[in-house]
Amino acid sequence: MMQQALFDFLSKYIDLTEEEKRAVSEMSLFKTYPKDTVLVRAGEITRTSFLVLKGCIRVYYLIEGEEKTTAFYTEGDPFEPVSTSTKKPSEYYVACIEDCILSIGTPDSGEEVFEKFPRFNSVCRKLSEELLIKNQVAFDDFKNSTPEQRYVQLFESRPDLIQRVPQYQLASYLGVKPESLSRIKKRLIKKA
Amino acid sequence: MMQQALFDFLSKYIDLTEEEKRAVSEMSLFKTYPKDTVLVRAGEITRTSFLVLKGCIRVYYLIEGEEKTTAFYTEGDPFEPVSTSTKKPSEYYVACIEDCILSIGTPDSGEEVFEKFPRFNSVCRKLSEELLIKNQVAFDDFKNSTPEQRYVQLFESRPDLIQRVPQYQLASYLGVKPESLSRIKKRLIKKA
DNA sequence: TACTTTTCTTAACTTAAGTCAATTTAAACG
DNA sequence: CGTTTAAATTGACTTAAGTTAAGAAAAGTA
Repeated sequence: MMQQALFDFLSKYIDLTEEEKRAVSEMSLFKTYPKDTVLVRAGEITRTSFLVLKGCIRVYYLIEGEEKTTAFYTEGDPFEPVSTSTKKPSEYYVACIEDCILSIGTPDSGEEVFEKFPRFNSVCRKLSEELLIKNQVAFDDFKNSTPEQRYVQLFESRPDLIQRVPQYQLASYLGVKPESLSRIKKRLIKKA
Repeated sequence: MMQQALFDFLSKYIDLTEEEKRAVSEMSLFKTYPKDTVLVRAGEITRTSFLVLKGCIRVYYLIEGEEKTTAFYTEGDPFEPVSTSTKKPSEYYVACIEDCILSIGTPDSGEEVFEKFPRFNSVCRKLSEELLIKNQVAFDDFKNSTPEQRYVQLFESRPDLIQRVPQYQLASYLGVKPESLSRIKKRLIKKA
């Protein structure tokens, strides 16, 4: 069933032949991690990419002793750490904030597939383009709105996150301190 | 010489054969635009991508009568409006803030190239991946810093922008109002 | 050059976020 | 189930950004 989740993901970008499915199956690797597992440490060079099948992972920086969370990835989200692409030490940490099931990819297995199945180049091209657009739009939205607006938008677009993520992590994700997020929530309750 | 600039750009991702160069030459299109030309209007569906050879273009939203600038592209920067990818009406405007020379691409010419030269798939894959990483890092940096820090960082990383871009456009790019940017500059001068 | 328009700066005031510290609430664990 | 630890809230105060309006500086134009 984990295989199926991986195929479902890929089917958004390509219709796999049976042969291709077999190849993907052979080299696909699934792992489960308990909550609070650190997948990537700052300073390390990573060689893996992730597809979240179950659970939630987050990206955070450690700046002057403070955690600054910048991203969350949940079911269906692919995530390649910057370090995996650049082959340079990671600037950030990546950790499971819940028990997770992840599909793991390595650059090696990637190259292998590209050679055997050149079609996969266009899959990754489309995927990258799509992720780039999402990120650009998210960045623009962030700049164009206040912390309060960001919270409301998050509430509308990813309500699950607000439930499953500790607020002090949400706070930096929204660009404020935990105390401020607390006040923002209070303000909103009073308005409603 | 504009051809050369385009080849220089492509050479970062692939070594072109003579045949490929000829094909690129044939379908490449260069245009010059005077300052203040609006390239994309909100609401329009775009069918073009740009490579800035000379000048500077900016992306801005019109929100409650106010311009919110979110991006600048200068010499050597490729830029594909979200609308060109999604085929949906653009949320933002794109305009030349200086006289510009641009290399113009259309999705049609893109598809054509991909068919004739499948190698170009991997070029675009690498390009998208690189742009995605840049954007992610920029977004993270933005969240992790104050407006003042952002200004200092911009001063260090793209000092030309501060010269060539009107400050009221820089302000929203940095996530503040023009008056605040003015104060930030004054604070920094006093510190130094 | 003189005039117009746009951009930038300054000031006074308001609002909201940052900071520090204390307290309450909730979660984790033996 | 009580105890310990972590997370969230609240209050008092500081700092910086938003707002509004006026004036100075710069850029563009006749």
